[in-house]
Amino acid sequence: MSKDHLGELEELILLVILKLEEQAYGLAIQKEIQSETSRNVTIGAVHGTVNRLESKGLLESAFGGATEERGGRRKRFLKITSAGMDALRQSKELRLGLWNQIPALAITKNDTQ
Amino acid sequence: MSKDHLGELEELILLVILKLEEQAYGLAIQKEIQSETSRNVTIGAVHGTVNRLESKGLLESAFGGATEERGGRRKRFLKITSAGMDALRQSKELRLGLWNQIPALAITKNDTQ
DNA sequence: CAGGTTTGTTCTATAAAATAGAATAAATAA
DNA sequence: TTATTTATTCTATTTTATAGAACAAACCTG
Repeated sequence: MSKDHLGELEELILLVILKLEEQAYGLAIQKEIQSETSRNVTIGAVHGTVNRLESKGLLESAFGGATEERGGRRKRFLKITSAGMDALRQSKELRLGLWNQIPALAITKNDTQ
Repeated sequence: MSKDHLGELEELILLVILKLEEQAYGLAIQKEIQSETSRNVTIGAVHGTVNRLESKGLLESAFGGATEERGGRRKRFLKITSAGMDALRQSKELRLGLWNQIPALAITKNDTQ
C-alpha cells in the first residue's frame, strides 16, 4: 500500500552507498554527494538520513577498526539490504515508466551504457 | 549552488502534470498518482505541493471555465514552466549518471522505448 | 426551485524528512 | 601535551509531506 517510497535524499544516499561499495561511510558519502551533484549536504544530514534508513531496514551498519591514517577513527560502514535494493528498483521502475510516457523525457539508446 | 533539487512528491507531481498535458489539475493529478503508483496521496497533499511548486516558479496555474458535466466546477490547470522542465531534466541526468555507475541498476536497451 | 450529489479548491493541523552546525571522540603529528 | 585530522553524535529548526474537514459551485431530480 502507501508509505513505501524513498525521500529524495534517502534515495540519493542509497545510490551513493552502492557506488562506494566497501568504502561507504558518513564522510565519504558526504564528499561523494558533493562531487556528484555539487550540493552541500551537512554531515548531520547524512547521518540523520542513514539512521532513518537503517531503522526502516533499508540498510545495515557495522563499525570497522581504526586505520593507520592520521585521524583514522573507526568508520561506520553502510551496506544496502535486499529491502533497500528493492526500494531503489521500485523507484527506478516508476521513473522509467513515467519518463517513457513523456516524449521530452523518454529514455533513448543514448542513455544506455 | 544548493537547494535547487526537487522533493520526492514535487518531482512525481511535475511528471504527472506533463503526462496529463491539457488535463492537469488537482483531482486528475491525485487519480493519476493513484493509478500509476497505487499510492494514496490526499487532495490536500496535491494542492499543497502544487502551491509550493508554483511559488518556486516551477509551474504556473490558471483557472479554466466551468464545464457542462455534473459538478463541473472550474478547474485550476497546471502547466510546467521552463524552470520546472530544467529541474526535471537535471533530476533525470543525476539518476541516469548514478544508475549507470552501478551495474545492478544500469540502463540497458530494454529500458528504452 | 429546493435539496441532494458530484466535482473541485482551500484551509488548518500534524508528522516526517531534510538542514545546520556545534559537541564529542579518538587517532596521529609536532 | 597541544594541535590537527577524521569521524560520529546530538539538538534545534525549517521544509516537505500527510490528513482530512470546510467550503464553493456546478448539475440532477422531484
